[in-house]
Amino acid sequence: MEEMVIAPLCCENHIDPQHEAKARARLPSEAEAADVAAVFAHLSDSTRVKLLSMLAASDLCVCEMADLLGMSQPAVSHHLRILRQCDVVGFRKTGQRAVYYLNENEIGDTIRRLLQVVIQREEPNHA
Amino acid sequence: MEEMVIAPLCCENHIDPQHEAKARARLPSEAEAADVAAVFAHLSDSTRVKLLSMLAASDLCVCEMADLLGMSQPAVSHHLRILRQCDVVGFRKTGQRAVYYLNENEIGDTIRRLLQVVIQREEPNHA
DNA sequence: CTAGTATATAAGCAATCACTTATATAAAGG
DNA sequence: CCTTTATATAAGTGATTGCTTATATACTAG
Repeated sequence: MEEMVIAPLCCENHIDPQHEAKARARLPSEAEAADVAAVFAHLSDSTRVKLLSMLAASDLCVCEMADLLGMSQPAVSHHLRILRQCDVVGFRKTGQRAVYYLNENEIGDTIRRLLQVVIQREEPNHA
Repeated sequence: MEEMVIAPLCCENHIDPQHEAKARARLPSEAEAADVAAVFAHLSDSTRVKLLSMLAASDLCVCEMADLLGMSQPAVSHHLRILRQCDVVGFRKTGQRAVYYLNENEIGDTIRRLLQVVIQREEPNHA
């Protein structure tokens, strides 16, 4: 008897059509939003924030990172594998070691810029 | 009994002590890293990227967002509650509606800057 | 009042995640 | 060869997450 109305009724009478037009113009597609979200996801974990902050300053081998973070080696390798698969970091083998670095590509540069936005500069009064 | 040695041996003979010093200087504390990670977590989901991108352009009521995103109202409310609890967004009641906005505070400004970084990096690929 | 609309909350579920322990691979040295 | 070291991978686990359906609350109109 009654028909199913999908569209919410409130949107038939907008508060301000101009506002909705502006919002729609800024609405990313699912693919674009997913790409953006993936970049932020790399920095959405405190361990990866530490890893990428350090790698932004210097290349490091796995055991150095595990030592500096006080974490197990497999845990660090776990995160590095994720970042490797997304082309955020790369590594070179020197002897038994794997020296990781933040890639010099678009996503690496984006990570650097994002960290600059949120990382607070530390005061120089620390000796 | 022999004692357990936690520190990896490889770190007793660093590749380059200067590199490790630079990395240690950039290593955030757990609290700092967790705070930074929390900010990025807000943008680590495609739905929230869309929501915050639109809210950065215009205030919107819940049903407008649900309509523009093609999502259920509870799903949108779910994300808005998370963002509200972290002081990223706020809302005002006008009649039956709840009009949400991106807060004019430090975290809101940070979100705006972060979105600018990734939006301008996304453009050239889809030319 | 009652009915309808807009939003919030609750409970539950499937998927993902970060980390663990255990093991595998690979390089270097005896 | 065998052992040690550095790293990678596998399997399992507890916690979290994004969304669903169902329900509760609050406002408005008649």
